[in-house]
Amino acid sequence: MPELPEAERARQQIERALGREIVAVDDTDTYVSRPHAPGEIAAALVGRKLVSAHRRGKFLWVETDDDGPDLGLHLGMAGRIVVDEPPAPGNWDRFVLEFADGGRLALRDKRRLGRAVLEPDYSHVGPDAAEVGRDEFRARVGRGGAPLKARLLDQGVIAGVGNLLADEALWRARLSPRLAAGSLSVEQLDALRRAVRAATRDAIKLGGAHTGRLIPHRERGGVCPRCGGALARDTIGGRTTYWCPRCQPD
DNA sequence: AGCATTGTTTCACA
DNA sequence: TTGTGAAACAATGC
Repeated sequence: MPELPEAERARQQIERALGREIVAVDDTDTYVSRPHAPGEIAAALVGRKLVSAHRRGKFLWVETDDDGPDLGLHLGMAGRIVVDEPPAPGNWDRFVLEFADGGRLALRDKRRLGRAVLEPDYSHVGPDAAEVGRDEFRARVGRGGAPLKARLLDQGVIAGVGNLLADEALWRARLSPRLAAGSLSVEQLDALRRAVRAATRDAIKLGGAHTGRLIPHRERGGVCPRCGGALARDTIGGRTTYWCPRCQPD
């Protein structure tokens, strides 16, 4: 599920858990909590409270009281944050905080590509895709020989755009995912920035990256919801990509 | 059975 | 050294 809109929803869920005393931590999934040993995160957090929840792109972090460590969270490919819900079957709650009031916060993740880590290093993460300014977008996205789609997916360039949001934004901006990022005009880059921001805002409002206009048509045999032409499908930037060759010519 | 998956990191190679 | 692309990671669903 998770792209920027889902991560923002997760951040809002974390805010419901602020100010409560942590009485227990389940950090026994050594893959999700790598490189920490079991009990390490627990020892650092028990007795503390979460005080604020932050996000850049898909990367989340939570500040703790006094001089406590930050807790970094990432939803991976299939994770979400649930607060005050009973435990999921099948050990899908890969990382859990239990609070003094009986409530709990869990990283619920059918796969195990989510992440919980102390003092996360997000220094390599670019500016948030929903906040990035015009000049910064031009400078960061509009360079390099990689395909535009790959550039958008690079979280170090701008953060938060995933596979679905990238296809949606490129379709809205009428730009081919195959164009070399460095070959775009400033007008094209500005149009792309508007499309990224609008697609992101709409997705947050409507409930997720899967709510985009193009998304229901991202399947074999799908047609462009704008012109009705057959969509193209290929692997670009390592991900399956759908686009309209007529609306988004190379 | 085989393949794809809304993500990130690491590694090989130019 | 820098940039790019493929593979690995884990588990599930079609």
